[in-house]
Amino acid sequence: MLDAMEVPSHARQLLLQLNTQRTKGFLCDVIIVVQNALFRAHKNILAASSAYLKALVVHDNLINLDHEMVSPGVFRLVLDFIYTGRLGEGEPGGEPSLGAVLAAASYLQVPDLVALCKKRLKRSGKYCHLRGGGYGPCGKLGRGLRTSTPVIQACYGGTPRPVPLDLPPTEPGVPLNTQCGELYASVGPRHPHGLCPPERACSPPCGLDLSKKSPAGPTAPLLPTDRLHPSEAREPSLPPRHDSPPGSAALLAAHGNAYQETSPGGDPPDHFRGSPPSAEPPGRAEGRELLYRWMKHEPLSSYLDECEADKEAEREDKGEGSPAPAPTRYASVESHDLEPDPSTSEETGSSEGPSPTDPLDRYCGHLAYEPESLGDNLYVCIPCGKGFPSSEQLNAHVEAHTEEELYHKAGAEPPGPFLDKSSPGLGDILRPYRCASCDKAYKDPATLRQHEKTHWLTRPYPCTICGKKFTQRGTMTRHMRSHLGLKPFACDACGMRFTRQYRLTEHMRIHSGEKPYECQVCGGKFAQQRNLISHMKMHTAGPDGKPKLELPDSLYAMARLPPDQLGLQPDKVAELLSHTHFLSDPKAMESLYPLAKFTAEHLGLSQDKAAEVLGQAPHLHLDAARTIDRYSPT
DNA sequence: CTGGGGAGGGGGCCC
DNA sequence: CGGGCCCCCTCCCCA
Repeated sequence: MLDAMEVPSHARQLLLQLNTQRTKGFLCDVIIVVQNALFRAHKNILAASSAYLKALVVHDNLINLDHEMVSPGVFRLVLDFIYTGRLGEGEPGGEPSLGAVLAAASYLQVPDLVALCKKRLKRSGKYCHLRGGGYGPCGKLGRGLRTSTPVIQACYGGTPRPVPLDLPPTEPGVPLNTQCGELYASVGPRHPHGLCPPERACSPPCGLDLSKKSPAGPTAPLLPTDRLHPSEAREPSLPPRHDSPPGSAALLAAHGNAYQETSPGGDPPDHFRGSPPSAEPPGRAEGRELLYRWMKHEPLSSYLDECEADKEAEREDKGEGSPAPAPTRYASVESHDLEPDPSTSEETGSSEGPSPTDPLDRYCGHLAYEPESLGDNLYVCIPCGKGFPSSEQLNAHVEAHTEEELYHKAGAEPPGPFLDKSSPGLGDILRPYRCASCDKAYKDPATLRQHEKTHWLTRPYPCTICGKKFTQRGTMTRHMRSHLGLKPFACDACGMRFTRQYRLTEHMRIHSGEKPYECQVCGGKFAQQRNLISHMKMHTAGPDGKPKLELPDSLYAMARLPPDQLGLQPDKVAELLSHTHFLSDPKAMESLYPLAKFTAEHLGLSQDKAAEVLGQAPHLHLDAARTIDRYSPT
């Protein structure tokens, strides 16, 4: 038996390692959004330290804290404490008050930190009993403390309400000042209500690439960057849907998006009356902007420069002296410098760069956790030595490597025009780039490359929020939009908002009454093609779910369709027509039923190229029609 | 209760 | 990279 032995410093060393990893973003698996600051951390550590955070990280990789309860500056201290067991020495005038830290620690349910704060407050004589048996620090403690649940709680019923450890609810007050006013500068110029604070320099909105301008007119400002006075601000309301994923709901709620409770009086939500969405709390748009850029790996420097420029303008407006030099360390964010930048480690307390009290530094410094900006490329490609901040990116890179090298080393041609040497048909000329794996052909090599990614085992574009991987970056960013609750496309008629233009187009048919999709079997009309498809399934499936053999009739009907009424997916039609040689071959007639079964699955689809194909092959569908006619039920 | 239609939303994929 | 379309899943409503 081994005697029990212990290395006394083990726990300390472990924590040190974890904190170092956190500062590098290494193995961080959760993002905490606090207003306009992003923090990366490890779920395990958070869960071990805070019952409240534990409940949140179980559900999501991105959690959003109510900045009225916890300011970014305070959360930084809380996170530091969690990872170090130490509470930073407050800097006069700069650091959040101990009371605010206590409030946050209580809110987040970090008992050790609560105890530590209380101890310090008592020592300094600032801690006093409050009514109701609770304790609270005098002075700033109660500021902004309220009983509201954090925004993220709205997302899933199972999340426990934060139970303040020993703080009684206090009156709603001014939200915790998170110094975010320093970042207000970059607000959109669109203030249709004239509510943009005049002292704010309203620069154009920074490029929110994940969002789109709604084509639907003034009722649809993309993000509610329009500032309303807080007293006038109303949360936009849509009937809450409960099928949104937690993360999505969290963000929707957190961003003041349209997923709030409906107005108590049952009135139609504002946007159903066509009024513009109301403002989100100041600072949220900026935080979101940073979030977008951070997620998109966009350079933050430009945004920060804009912020700084706006601040500068503000200072000039106020007749203040020359502005402090813009933070320079962010300039490196934009470069692809792979050298680790030690100043980006917030724990280093580096004296370089802006002072820790610089709000930009204070908040955006968290963004510097972003691996690319950190330059901490821990995942190195062995063949070329290039570093990457995440295994996913390395994987994608390696994948590209092997693809290129495959072509080169094998001496094979890179994917190029594929011409059937025997007989280049029309298809080969129109679509000369053919996939080696599945024989699909494309018009240009880029599309072929894009398609070939669908055969890769590794999907190169992971969502930085939930980790889901995609073969196309565009799909990933679109997916991100759903996380962020971005619905840039608004309906002029009812205010309903959509994530995609196509959805809006579809939706508009509800208002216009247009039903362009017609069932050729029963004449039923549909506004949405997908509903025609599901309708057709009803026709083709018997009560037991098996095909009714009604299909040849349907197929015949289809063959007689004018091109613009056809509802077939192009490649399915092509495939179908490629089978129609059966129909002119009496010996193949017995194959008709399988064909019918085959087409059963694909009937009722849409549109254009199907017509095109049919138009190019009239003899085929004439043959098909004749043959099918013979087998149609009378 | 069930089937069918209407509609919102997400992912895949091609242009 | 964005737009557009297709396919699928899902929910809700109603007969």
